[in-house]
Amino acid sequence: MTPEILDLLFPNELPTIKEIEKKYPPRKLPEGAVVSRLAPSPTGYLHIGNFYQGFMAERLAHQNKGVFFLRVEDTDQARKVEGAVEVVLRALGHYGIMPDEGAQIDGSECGSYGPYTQSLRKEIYQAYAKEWVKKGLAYPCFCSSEDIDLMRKVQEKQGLRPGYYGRYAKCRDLSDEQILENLKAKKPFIIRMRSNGDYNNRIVIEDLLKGKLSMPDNEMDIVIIKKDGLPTYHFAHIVDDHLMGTTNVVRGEEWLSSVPLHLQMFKMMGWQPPKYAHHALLQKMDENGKRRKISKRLDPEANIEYFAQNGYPQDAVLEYLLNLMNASFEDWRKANPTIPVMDFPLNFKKISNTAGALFDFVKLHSICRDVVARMTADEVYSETLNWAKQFKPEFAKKLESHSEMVKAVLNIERGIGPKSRKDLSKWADVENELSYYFEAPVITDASVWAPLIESDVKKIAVDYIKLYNDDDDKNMWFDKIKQVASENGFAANMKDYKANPSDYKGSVADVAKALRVLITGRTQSPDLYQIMKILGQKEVLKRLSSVV
RNA sequence: GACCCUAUCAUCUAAUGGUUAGGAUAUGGCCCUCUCAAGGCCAGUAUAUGGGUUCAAAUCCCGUUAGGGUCACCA
Repeated sequence: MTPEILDLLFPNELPTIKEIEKKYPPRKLPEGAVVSRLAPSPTGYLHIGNFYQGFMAERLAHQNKGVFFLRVEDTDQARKVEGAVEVVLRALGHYGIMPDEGAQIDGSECGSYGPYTQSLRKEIYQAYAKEWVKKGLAYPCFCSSEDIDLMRKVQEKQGLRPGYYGRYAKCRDLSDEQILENLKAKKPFIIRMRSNGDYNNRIVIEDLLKGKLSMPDNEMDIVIIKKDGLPTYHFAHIVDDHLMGTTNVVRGEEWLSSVPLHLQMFKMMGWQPPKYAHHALLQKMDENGKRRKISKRLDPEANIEYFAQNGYPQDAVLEYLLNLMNASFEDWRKANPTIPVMDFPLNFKKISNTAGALFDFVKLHSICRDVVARMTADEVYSETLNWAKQFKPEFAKKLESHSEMVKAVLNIERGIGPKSRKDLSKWADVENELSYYFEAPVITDASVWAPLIESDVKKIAVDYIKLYNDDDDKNMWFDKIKQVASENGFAANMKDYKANPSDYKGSVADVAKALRVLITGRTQSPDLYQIMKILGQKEVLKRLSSVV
């Protein structure tokens, strides 16, 4: 390749390889330290699968004295969205996942292996690409996409592997004269790697999660530099992860079949490849009972923001994902109910290597309830307020103006240990839970107190109003309900009622139900005694009188 | 079509050649002197399929089937 061609291919001033390598010295980290990363495309959206992957990578790095960094893979200019980096960082920050290096919310960067945004590294990729062209490891390709489509069709018709390789790589062996001619004619070009792989050779891969695999070697002359001068994922991956000192690449299984290509490229560069860990993809059951990838278009929960918007406790989301990574998480949590979730020692040797878990809201909600049950009323209050301020401002105002009452409500049957109430999964549930405290219920359907009839309810209310006293303790409170029950022909005792149901109109449970409906508008509620205490004598009597 | 990954209760999974195949979620039942939630107790439900190897297979090997992934100037 003549210098003239190289200059036409890469007209811009580029740093030398030596200069570049000098700027990226090997990291000084303790023995065994892991450097890993999250490398999202800035599309304005963080997919839950990406988040899952990033979380796994972060755990791997931070549990191994290492570094976790964020790299913005914005080489697809068409998909790039303004403000997308902030979206990613906020999503991570919401869960306390903090990259040690990389782009920051304010647009700056931290870390000394940057820039961490690929579009700002154009010269670096080009310098390496130029070096490859110089050495004959890459070449310019002038084929149009139409040429390539046509070629693929021909290949498919003949039952051949489609792709740009071997004798189908038309531009692979252009002479210098032909290249020069094309360049002088201003024909658009891209740079392709000259693969030295043979499809008939098997190469063995040692994946951290999948174990030992064997695949055919890569023979495709894949594109390394696109028409716009930016690199493709593959090329950027090897250049960046080499320079940035990545020791472990954690990524989804969809990359598994590119590993032979990546290893080949590392070899052509003369670089040590990182260790790879390919995890199974999160899946979802569709309407037809079939598994599929969680889809951005079809599933709102594909966006990690969904969980913040809907008020899922951060820890619950993390716990759910950790549970998918290590099934032993549940045992650990059981044994350590009060330890922060980030203290869970994720075991990489035990990361489940299955077909890919179905994202299960039922299970997530169960974890949510446990997480919320472990919190104090104050914590639930402030988390709920926090959420409401962002997503339900009206509700937030109510929470603030009734903070003492709300905390008291949240404290009903909340205790340390496993006996805590578990009816809240997420902050969004709190509003419904609190509804009857803010306003007296309006009972429109008299059938709610069946088997009682309205006259019974009136009588019960009248009798009970005479007895109710805010200062009663719980036993006294219940004794009074029993008293009203007896006086009105209801069994004061469940056992009596069960023994001779025909002797009574009903039981003390029915009496309590009448009171419960009058006070809360519902047939089910937390401990009625505590609810009445919180509402206070005046409000209780007012609500009871509404039926009289 | 080629290549690759995966296959245990409904779901997430444990059991790395010897277990009555374990747990969690979900479901059903019972108990808990007011409902619900929680909790306790109990129950049912699984090694895709066909061949091997072995004294012994969920586990190792091969085939079949099924699901997933990849085969872009997207990542």
